[in-house]
Amino acid sequence: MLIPQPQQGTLSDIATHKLAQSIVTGELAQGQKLNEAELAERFGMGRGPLREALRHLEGMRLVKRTPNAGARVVILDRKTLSDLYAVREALEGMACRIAASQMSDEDIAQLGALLDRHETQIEKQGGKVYAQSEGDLDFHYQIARGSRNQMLMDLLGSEQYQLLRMCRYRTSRNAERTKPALSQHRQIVDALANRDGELAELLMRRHIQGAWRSISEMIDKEEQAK
Amino acid sequence: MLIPQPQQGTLSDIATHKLAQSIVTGELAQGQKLNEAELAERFGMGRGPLREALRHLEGMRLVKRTPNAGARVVILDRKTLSDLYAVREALEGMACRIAASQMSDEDIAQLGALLDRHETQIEKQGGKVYAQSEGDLDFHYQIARGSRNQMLMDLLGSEQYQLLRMCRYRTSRNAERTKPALSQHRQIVDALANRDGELAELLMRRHIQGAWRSISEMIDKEEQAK
DNA sequence: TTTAGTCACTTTGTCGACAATCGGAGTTTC
DNA sequence: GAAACTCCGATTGTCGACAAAGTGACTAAA
Repeated sequence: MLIPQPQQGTLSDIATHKLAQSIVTGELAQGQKLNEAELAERFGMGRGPLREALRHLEGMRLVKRTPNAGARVVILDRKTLSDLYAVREALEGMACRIAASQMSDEDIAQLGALLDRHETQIEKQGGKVYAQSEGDLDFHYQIARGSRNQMLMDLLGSEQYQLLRMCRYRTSRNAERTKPALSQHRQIVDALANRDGELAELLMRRHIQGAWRSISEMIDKEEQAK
Repeated sequence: MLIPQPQQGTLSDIATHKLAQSIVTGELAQGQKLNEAELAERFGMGRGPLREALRHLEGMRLVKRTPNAGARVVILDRKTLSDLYAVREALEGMACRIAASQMSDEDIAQLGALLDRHETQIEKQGGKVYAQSEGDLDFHYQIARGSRNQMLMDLLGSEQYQLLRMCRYRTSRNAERTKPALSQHRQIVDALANRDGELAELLMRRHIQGAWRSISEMIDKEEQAK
């Protein structure tokens, strides 16, 4: 669902998807040079479609191109992530506010059920946080969908925010935040159920601010370590 | 400044720029089919660079592609514009809040000077609203820059928001809104000067909501007319 | 030893041609 | 007369090859 199309459409789309996946999961290291000919051969296609895919990825901010010097995987430094979380706070807050008036009762109930699944998942396997992480993204994406705002959905969901997934893969081991995060999610769903858009926005913004603090501390530790 | 690069770099970049300009100004009508071969010849280049440009424009949401059926200029319907203004409200509000703490005193002074220039411009020529319209964009972009958030700048400025310029070209004749808009701009600059981020955000959000109401009414009239 | 210059190689940018797919006109059949 | 089928033209998707720009190593001089 978060991964657009598995393996259909034009070669360019396939390449876009495969590269995005490789970048997000860290298979392609940050800052790594992307050689057109090499990648084209690995994917079994010509350089034309691959170049189009790189352009597409550039639009997603997953790669950075410089004329006559090729493409490199973006580098998620502290500043970039900080900027990302500020944008998230604004967009997801807005999504929450609108969703409170736009989602159907059934939508909200399903959101609650999603959280139930997360809860059992967390209790069963404290270690495998990855699932929660992707599940968490799912929660946020469902709210974006709830806003019925196609642009918000594009920005938060399928297209732009692969960066966020990339960040998650890097810092997915903060298991201690899964429980407060789930609790915050529940609060948000409650606010949505009460049709209180302002509160839902406030809670979402706090939730994202908290997530950023957590990530920020982790980066500090990493930088301290080396 | 709002138009990335005039005529340098790769052919693909040139094509991107020219097409974006043509779409924004309405030279290419909404929903118009974009024939690759024809455009390539008109720009004096092969189809390769042009296809890359179309991919880029797709990322900017200026064109919509469907596999095996080519690209068409996007259609700015009421829903799309409504979505756009909601996103703007969230992003520019956030930009304002951050800018209040990040802009230098000099930056803010320059922003005030920009408004002075707008004022004299409006008084001189009530008719030529276009200049104000682009100038207004400039005001908003300067605040995005003031946030020192590269992602906000990208989203609001150079890249994504060509859609907004497109909208302006369509509905640039609401001269009656230039004066209240300028007054609202002044209020925002005052809030920034006082380093009151919360107020600046509030004012900006209201300003954008007001702009949307104005545009929305205009669309209503248009639809009524036909 | 360091630095400047040159040269060859690698990689990107671009083009033209071929294959696959889609839309529509014309024809056939019920 | 209307619906479905077929075929043809047009357009998109893809590939291989060539030209241009950048990168790095090697040589030679200070």
